[in-house]
Amino acid sequence: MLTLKYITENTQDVIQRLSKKHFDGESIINEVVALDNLRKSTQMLLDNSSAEMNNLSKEIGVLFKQGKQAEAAAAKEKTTHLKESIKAYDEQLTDIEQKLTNLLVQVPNLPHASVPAGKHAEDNLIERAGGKMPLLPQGAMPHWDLAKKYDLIDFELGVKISGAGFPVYKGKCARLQRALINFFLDNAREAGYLEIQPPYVVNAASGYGTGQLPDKEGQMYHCQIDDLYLIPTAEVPVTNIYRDVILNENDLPIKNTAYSACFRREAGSYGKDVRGLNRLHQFDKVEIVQIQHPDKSYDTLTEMVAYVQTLVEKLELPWRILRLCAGDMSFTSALTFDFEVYSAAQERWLEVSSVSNFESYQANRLKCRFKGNDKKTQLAHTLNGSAMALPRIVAALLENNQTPEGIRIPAALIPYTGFDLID
RNA sequence: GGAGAGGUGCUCGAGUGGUUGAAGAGGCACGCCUGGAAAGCGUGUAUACCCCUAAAGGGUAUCGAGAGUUCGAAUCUCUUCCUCUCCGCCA
Repeated sequence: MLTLKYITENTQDVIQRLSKKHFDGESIINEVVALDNLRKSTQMLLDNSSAEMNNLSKEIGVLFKQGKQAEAAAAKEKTTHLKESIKAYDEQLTDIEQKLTNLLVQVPNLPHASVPAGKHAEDNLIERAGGKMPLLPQGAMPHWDLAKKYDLIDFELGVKISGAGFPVYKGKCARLQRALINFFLDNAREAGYLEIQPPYVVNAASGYGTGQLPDKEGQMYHCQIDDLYLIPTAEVPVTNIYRDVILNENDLPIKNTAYSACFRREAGSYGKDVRGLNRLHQFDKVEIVQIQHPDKSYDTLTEMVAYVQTLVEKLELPWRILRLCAGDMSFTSALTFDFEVYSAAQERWLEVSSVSNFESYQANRLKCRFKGNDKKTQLAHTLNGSAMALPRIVAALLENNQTPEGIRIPAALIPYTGFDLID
């Protein structure tokens, strides 16, 4: 969430920039500012009363030691009303802080100046593109038909075992996915990321830390008995490693990568978007996460985007990078680049990666700070990106590389798959 | 799951109602000393919020978390989370 300090010092600017995200922040921001003033004055009253109480208590202690029972008893009398007002102020303050937090979590992050205006996906800017469009043979099939033809993915079996959106991968497709995971992790390691194996289930505090809670509660699977959530992305456990942590400036940047299965309820999705591998309840993904100094976070974002580009290039997929418009960006992001690959038989661009700078928005919730070389402690910037999400990559690989003889595996993957053709 | 022990600052560790943000040691930082280093000596070493600010300074809260008793709680009571040991179960 945004910091109170920033909001109170840049009120009009905040409202202005929120409007770019099509968020009408006028009333909520003004309420925040008013509540913050109330918070300060209440805190002052509370602090003064507490100070007075502390002094009285010390005096009483001294009087008792000196054996002046009567005077001590008299002093005790005076504490009664103080105690009441302290309790009242304390309750008021707690209440105000609660209200403030409730308001603040409703306010999205501010878009970076370079974010294009716009409301929908059509307003996203194509930053750059590359790769060769494949020439498909006669009778080319979408991946769900290829999956059947070569016995690669059994969607019905998944329905039987779990439900829609939980496909069963078989044979060379299962091996292809395992190969992709290793390929992505090895590349990340070579790019300087530390590999992490995180828990797939997190507590509510972690969900709040990265912003899935409270706003996107319905998107996560929840184990009620234990009050734990299945992770929608490795971003959640990996970023929460740094919750309530004060790093040293010299430790920055922190670069972590993790493979995980991801679980998403995807409530409300339907139609061609969910056909085949396009949208699943469980899928595999390798994530990259960085914690960086605020002065360097945009250079880091550029670096991360360039890194993901090397992946799609090695996979020989037609790709393009979109600079998301303000309206299409996530709640918590300040600047996001999406990667799409072309899935030739579906004739659709599929989102396979999203790389974002959250600036201090997540860090403020996480309380992830660093102590600078100047001894001052400040919020760090967090960034993350998919590198990458598997199912749509698999869909594009299957569709784009189909030949009459079978499905070709791109050269960079062959050492990982151990085969060069699915037939 | 059953029985017991415990959770204190960067670390170890003292502290069972009174001026304790917290002894002591270690670590780290700075200074002195030195030709240089070590040793030694000295100083400093949390976070958040508020007041005042040019700077300095001051106040409040925090000893796993939450609630309570008390004029006063790291110390007492309750709840809860976590860790460790033994038993049980088990990939």
